[in-house]
Amino acid sequence: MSWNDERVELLKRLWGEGLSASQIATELGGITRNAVIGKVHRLGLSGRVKAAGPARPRKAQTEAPAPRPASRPAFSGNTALAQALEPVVEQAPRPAPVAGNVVPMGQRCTIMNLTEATCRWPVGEPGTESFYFCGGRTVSGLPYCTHHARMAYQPSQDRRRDRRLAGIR
DNA sequence: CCCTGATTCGC
DNA sequence: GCGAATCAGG
Repeated sequence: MSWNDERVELLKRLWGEGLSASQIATELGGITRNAVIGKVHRLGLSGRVKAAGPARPRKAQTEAPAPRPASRPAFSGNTALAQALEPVVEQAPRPAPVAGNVVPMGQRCTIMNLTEATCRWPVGEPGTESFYFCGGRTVSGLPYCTHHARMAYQPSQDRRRDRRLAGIR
């Protein structure tokens, strides 16, 4: 797989939202977390608030002497942070699989249809006819799709409105 | 052990 | 430019 514009854009977005490299990798599909990290660095948006450790020398991979002048740029974070946080605040959430409290019919799941790869975000009153699970594709080991994972694991505050609308509990 | 990102370097 | 292998750490 290659890095077309869409994939790069999605990478930037997810990275900016704080998803891990492996999660982004599985979400993009057909790619490893190493690829994601590599791309992230090449794009220059690495180092999310991390104290740059003491430049690790690293031994030769094969046997090459590799004469390096012991001098590297090494981002110290903020460049990328600014880029990631500045632009999108919460405008159009893209063609998100789940918008607000509505989940496409074809995607909805009953308890029977749930698998490891389907979002288990409950919608509606359990036991009632209208109840269903989101059914979107899950992120990495998580039980939710990206949309609902963000709701479930809200790092900061102020998101209660969304949770209510989504029909949690 | 599971995971995280960071770095190097053969391709 | 890409990403596996590796490193360093949580």
